[in-house]
Amino acid sequence: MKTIEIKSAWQGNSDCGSCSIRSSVLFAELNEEDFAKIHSPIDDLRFEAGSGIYAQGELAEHLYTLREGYIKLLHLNTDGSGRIVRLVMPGDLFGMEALLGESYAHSASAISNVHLCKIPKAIISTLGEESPRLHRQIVKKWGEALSQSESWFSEINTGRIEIRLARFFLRLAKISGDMAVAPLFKREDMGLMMDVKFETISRALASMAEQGLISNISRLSIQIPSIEKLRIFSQASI
Amino acid sequence: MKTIEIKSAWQGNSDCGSCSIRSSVLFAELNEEDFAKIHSPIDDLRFEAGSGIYAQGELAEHLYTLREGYIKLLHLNTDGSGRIVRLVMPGDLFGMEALLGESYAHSASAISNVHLCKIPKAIISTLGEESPRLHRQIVKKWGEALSQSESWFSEINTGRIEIRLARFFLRLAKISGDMAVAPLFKREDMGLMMDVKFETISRALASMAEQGLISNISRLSIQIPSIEKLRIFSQASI
DNA sequence: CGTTGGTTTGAAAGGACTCAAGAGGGGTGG
DNA sequence: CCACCCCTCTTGAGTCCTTTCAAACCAACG
Repeated sequence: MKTIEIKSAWQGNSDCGSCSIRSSVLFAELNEEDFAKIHSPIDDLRFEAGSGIYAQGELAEHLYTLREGYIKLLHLNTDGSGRIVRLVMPGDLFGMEALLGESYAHSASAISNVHLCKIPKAIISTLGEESPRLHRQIVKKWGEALSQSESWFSEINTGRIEIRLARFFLRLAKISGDMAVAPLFKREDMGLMMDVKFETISRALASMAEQGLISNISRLSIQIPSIEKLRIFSQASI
Repeated sequence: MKTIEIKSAWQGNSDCGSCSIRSSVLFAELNEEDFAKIHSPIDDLRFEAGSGIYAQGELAEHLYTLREGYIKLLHLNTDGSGRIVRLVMPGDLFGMEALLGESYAHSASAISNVHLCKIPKAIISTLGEESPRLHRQIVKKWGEALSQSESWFSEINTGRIEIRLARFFLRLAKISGDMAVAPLFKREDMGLMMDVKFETISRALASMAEQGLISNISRLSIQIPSIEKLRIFSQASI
């Protein structure tokens, strides 16, 4: 687990102010005056696939913005079973429990190489009360997290597994030229996202490939020959 | 659907200020000064079981605090399938999409007779930016909603249906004397909560009764002879 | 007393799980 | 650079759980 730290408060024109994805993240609406209020350092970190970012139950001292890669949020039940409750994508905020002074409700780990910003909770909780702009942004991000969680729940966890996989792909697909490509994760993780065993994921992928819905199954991605075809399949009510 | 409206801004000692469940809801930390800033009326409403409060896609103009009863939040997918993404319980806030100036992400309907407060979004969005106390409270409520949604997701939707039902009962049980009682809803609704068909719910209830885990199954509730026994059952990893 | 909406129960079919074996890929050490 | 190992993924066969389609049941209500 190698980490490259770049400590960075708002200084003239650097970091957050010039962040390439700032428009989509927490500080989108902040102006220079707001940045001036940030004193604690915001770390810019990289993690390798498989690394844990934080663990369920830990006191939440930081919240995070994901810049690149994917992160899974795994909620463990008392009986040892667990579910991946959210798949964090670039631009998303996670670990917001920090704002409530609570401990993390799930553990976060990288499922690809990731690049993220680690923000001390103090920055947000004080700044949030002084800056209406940040306040709005926090509430908005929180709302997005909830709505992502709910639609994830509803779409990725309803119906036959092939249908769920289809919806999953449509949601994550990136168009590149003529074909679309969707990422794949460890079958075990995908099983935890959709509440099936990993063998079932494997079989469903094979079956979907046979039907021509997806192609070029590899460890980390699939191709979608026809988005339209996959969409129709995902909506087949029977 | 009968509704009794009581318009009420903060006036001396009435309404919100003296609300019996205020400590657990949105205005918990507000003081008199904050209440003075509330001008739009907050309606106090009752709905019969089965009534719709708002529909998915509608522009969100109000948020709601539930005082009594249960409300289901149903998220519809494009293909017509749906899931109950959250079960709102007394003290919970719902319809917070209003704060984001968005439309509702799911529809809300009463699954028992309910008593709730309907709060115009303007109150919160303006007041929220002026009052750090309310800001904190909003963020907190939002966090609770997310965490409820996630643990719901993880606990009520993982494993065999009987296990899920057990966790569901443990979560909703109310101790009354020697026995605990847990509410039941329409089998159809319970199926939508747990992603099974209503017949499966019915069968699972019967089977759990045979095993002595629950008793006195009626349309609207069950009794739990031994919480401890049910807890052990719910954690049986095999 | 028949209708109606909701619930229970049955039997057969289908999907997912379990256990198990085999294949593929990447990394390590010789 | 190759052989080997380990981890992950795939595939198979039988079992178990859930669904489907039906029919019966029940309580509330007109």
